[in-house]
Amino acid sequence: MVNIKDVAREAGVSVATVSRVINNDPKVAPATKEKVDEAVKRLNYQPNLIGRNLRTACTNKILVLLPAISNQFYSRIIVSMEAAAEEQGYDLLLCITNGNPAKERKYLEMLQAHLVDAAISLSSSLSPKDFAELTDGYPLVQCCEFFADIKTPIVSIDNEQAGFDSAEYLISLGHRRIAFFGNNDKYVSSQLRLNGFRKAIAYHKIAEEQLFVRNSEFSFASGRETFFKLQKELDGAPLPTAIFCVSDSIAIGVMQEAQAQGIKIGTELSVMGFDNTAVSEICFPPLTTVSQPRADIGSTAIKLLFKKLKEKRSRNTKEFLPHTIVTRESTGKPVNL
Amino acid sequence: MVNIKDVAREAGVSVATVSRVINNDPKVAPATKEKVDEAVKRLNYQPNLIGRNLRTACTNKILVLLPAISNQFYSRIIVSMEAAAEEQGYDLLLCITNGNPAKERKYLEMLQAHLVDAAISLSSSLSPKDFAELTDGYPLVQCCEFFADIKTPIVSIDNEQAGFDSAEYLISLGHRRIAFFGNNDKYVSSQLRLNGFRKAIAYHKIAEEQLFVRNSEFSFASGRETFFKLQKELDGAPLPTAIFCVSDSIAIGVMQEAQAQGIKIGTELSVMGFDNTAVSEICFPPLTTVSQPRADIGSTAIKLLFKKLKEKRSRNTKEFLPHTIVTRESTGKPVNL
DNA sequence: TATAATATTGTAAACGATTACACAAAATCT
DNA sequence: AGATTTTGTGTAATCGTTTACAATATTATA
Repeated sequence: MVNIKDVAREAGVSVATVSRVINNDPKVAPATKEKVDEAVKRLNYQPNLIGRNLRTACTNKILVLLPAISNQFYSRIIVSMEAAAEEQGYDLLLCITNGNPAKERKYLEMLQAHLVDAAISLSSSLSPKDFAELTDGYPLVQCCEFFADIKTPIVSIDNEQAGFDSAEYLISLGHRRIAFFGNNDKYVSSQLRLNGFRKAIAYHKIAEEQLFVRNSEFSFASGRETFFKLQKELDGAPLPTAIFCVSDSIAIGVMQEAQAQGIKIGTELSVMGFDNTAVSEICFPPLTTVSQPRADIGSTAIKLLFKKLKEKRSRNTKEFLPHTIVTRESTGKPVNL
Repeated sequence: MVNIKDVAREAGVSVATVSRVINNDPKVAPATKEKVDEAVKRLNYQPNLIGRNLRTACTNKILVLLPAISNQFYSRIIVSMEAAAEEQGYDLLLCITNGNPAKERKYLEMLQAHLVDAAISLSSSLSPKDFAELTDGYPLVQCCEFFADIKTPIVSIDNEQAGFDSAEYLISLGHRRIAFFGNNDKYVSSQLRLNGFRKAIAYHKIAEEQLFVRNSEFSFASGRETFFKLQKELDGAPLPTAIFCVSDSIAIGVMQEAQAQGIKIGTELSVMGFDNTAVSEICFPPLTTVSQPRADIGSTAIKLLFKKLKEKRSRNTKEFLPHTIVTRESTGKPVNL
């Protein structure tokens, strides 16, 4: 592979001069610059970034840790991060952790290993303690899912409020027997939404036994299954009249299974999702869901990251952006009221 | 930041010894190893990979170029690549090109800059010439979308055959007036499928005027729009009885728009997609689609990449894996036959 | 006990860039 | 013309590792 020395030899100058030309140092004579440029072209030279990074200790790359690539919710966020990073001359490297702590640890070590300048975590599968240890001192922002008591900037929505609002909405429609399908083990957001949900339930003096909290993975299949199992468990007792799901995929699975049994969605059973992903519009019936400002979340994450990168000692801002409930046909008044 | 010298000082040994311990060199006395291990722990030392990479000229990282993260089709492929790479101790770095040639170029330069050892391209937005120049001499495999006449290994399906088979299937149902919604400018696969499609049409002696080829982006919205525009253009003339779409998203958009107009899918209009993505199962009606062996595609891509990595001069294998048509309710016999 | 073989460890040269510093040549000023 | 500044270029140190090779300590052998 051709390196800076080869170019120097070819151009008949020193490596320092070649380096200056490459980096557009103004104080190099036009004639010299030309000689070097020609040599670069002749040899088809590309600077070795490893060498450069070692010296400059700066890579212009941001690591983005993603739990899964199949989760539609993240794609818009990534796009907006990409654009915001681009403006500052930074590139994004996405790494998929698949909820595998060992893998996540390995990728996070890229920070310590100086392979990237900074990182964004969209969701961690590590323990808060491990995560804190691994990232301590490095520019990192937590985005969407986060550990609250770790000293990093955070961008997300107010999940507790979103849970509260969702319950309020269903209650306002007349529902008094409601299910909550979440995933509290893996996602803090789910736990927070449940907290808010419970607050609204309590506020409206609905008995706790009227709330059915169940666990579900984020997939159509798991949504179907969770609904099916709930039916089994109830064993003839009346189903809830509304089901709130912490992701659109779960909600769609629920609708699928219910419809397969001839249950009418939006009347006999109201179903509500979360994230306002593309499918929520095109499924049947269109899904009522909670929308997060994904573009804003992405650009804000990058903004906070650069702030941290510039001034290491800066305050760890926490931004909670506004959510909205998008009402569609999958929810309505309960029929048997 | 603590480096190998600090550890050496702390442990009272030379940097060479520290390096040996880190890399599990067997010929280091147990007592020394212990001293070093302790120093490493005490100082919380992590080797700087930039330094290491510079020396070893090897990163154990594979670059994966992705046109977009929102495309569901790719996620399973990535997962299987990830697993196959992991087995060999390699990590994947995903880079999103967004169909932006400048961005793609920048990411490909990571190869030349030795920031990664190898790369996989899932779809390029560069010209074949630029792509060839940029990647010449580097271990790279093209996966799914590819330039046929560039010297790299290739993994994909036989798109022409898939197009042929799809047309055959629709014709066998009785359709004689058919639309093809593709994206021939951006995707070679679309062009190939169209070629196969045309062959089948010709083979069955169906007049060319009975085939309606239209361009569409890969999104629900664009599918809707393309269908709507086709209707406009036909201006009262009978619609095709079947529409083949090169992606599930287009197909679902088409169904949406048609259903909004009261057209019955599967009877009055047959719609067929491609890729067998998760939505194709859960949309209404479930979509007939062409399934690609995504897990196989991913692992094969990695397999060929490692072969290339090991023996630079190896033959550029081309593997075309088998596709299958998954028939569901969105297609049926035309009603007015 | 002297010597050879082996096991450990250290020294120093890479890897490929950047950059402080030194220095020579050219330009500017008395 | 001589002194001073400016301009352009080169020398060599440096970033953090790995790894030939040299050097030393240990053990085995005669």
